[in-house]
Amino acid sequence: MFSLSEENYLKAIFHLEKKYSAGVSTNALAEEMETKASSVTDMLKKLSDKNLVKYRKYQGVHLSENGKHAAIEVIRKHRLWEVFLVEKLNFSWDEVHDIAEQLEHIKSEKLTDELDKFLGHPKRDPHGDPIPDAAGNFRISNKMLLSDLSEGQSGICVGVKDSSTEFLRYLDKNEITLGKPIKVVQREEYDDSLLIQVNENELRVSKSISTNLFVKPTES
Amino acid sequence: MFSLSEENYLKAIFHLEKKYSAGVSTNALAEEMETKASSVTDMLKKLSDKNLVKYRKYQGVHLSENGKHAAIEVIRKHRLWEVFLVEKLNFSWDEVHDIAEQLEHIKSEKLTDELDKFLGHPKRDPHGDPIPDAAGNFRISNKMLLSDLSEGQSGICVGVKDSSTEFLRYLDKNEITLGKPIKVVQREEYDDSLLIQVNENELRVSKSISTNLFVKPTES
DNA sequence: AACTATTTTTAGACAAGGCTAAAAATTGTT
DNA sequence: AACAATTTTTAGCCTTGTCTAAAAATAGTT
Repeated sequence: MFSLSEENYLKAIFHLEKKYSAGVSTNALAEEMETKASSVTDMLKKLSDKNLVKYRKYQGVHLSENGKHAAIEVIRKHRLWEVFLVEKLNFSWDEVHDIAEQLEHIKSEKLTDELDKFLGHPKRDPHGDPIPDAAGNFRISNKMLLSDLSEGQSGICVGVKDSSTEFLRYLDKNEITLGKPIKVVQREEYDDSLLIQVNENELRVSKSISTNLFVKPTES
Repeated sequence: MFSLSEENYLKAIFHLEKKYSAGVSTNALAEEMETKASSVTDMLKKLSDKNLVKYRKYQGVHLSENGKHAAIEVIRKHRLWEVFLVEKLNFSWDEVHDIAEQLEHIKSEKLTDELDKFLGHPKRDPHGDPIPDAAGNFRISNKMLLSDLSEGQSGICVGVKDSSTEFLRYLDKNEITLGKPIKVVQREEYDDSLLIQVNENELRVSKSISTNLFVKPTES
């Protein structure tokens, strides 16, 4: 069994490996964990001793198979609890992160599996992120960023990259909801803003919005 | 906010104060917490500094009002989660304790209140223990031990004193369920065993059973 | 290739929570 | 009241996870 801190490091490395496939640097991990580089080095040695990461001094870190498994298990629990909070306890999608951050460390395989069953084996959390199954398999999806759609192209909102309260509230305010169709009406090259159509309304969104919303392009 | 360890100490003191109303001794607390007396002394100093307990060296400890409040909040969460596990996730009453022991430390007032609402404001947990309301008030009940019933007297099973897996499984095996009527047919003075009637069957139970099952005597 | 800037690691310290062994206080017994 | 037994506290040390400051390694630039 892993400590709370170990689990958080594994999770952070898992997320950062998507961006830094060549290896996660000590500094990047320190920033993600909101701690100091020296603390990270200490922890990496411990994780390495437990064969949860592949770590060579100065060379960055990768998860081992064991570490990856452990990280996915934590992510699975996090996302299932988020679904629970939104679907069953009337939380809104911008309130659930911190609580799920606590609940993800509860240790009981049966609890996780029963929760999954109770929720009807959901495939995605409230932010559109995929929930791995009990074996740790993620469903892959052909999502792309709204900013990658070309003029005239349409898609369905399927997830957010930034799940901060601020961004989620912005989406709520503008009635942009996962599952809804969205269309790029016009692209302004000067500032990379987009004129989009949602709910029969047109709305101009800046680059910082369009690069944080995932869409599944509509077949055409 | 209190640490996991602090919350566990407060909870333990709360439970022990029922038995040791003159003050909870260091040794009693050490046994309850499965730790050493010296560790208890250390923690009592910390809790005392935070005004959570009233502690004078060598004189035992009492909860302060703040400490009592904190303890009740943890107990409320523990019991609500137990209801959730049994009612919603198909756990049996002998499996829930360890998981609730983890869940009781999750910090979110809204979570507790929404969970309470979701469960329909339950008054008792699966072992018959009362669940304090959001203000910390317990419902008092006139329960007594099965062993305190006299020959011929009847009652309703309302709770267990020992909630170990072993005892709960014994009750399950003999189909003794909370809410069911129970009657003392005969009392054997020699070993304090009782012949009881439940579900139309007669069953002999030893003293260690009858002193761990709470009943509400039937008006007569 | 050498020098600088940046990143990473090491060394030493600290707080929380726990332990052992020894000292001090309390309780019990004659 | 005095000695013995028990309980409680103190003192010092350990582990986990963190920190700061300094040293070492790597990367970047001329």
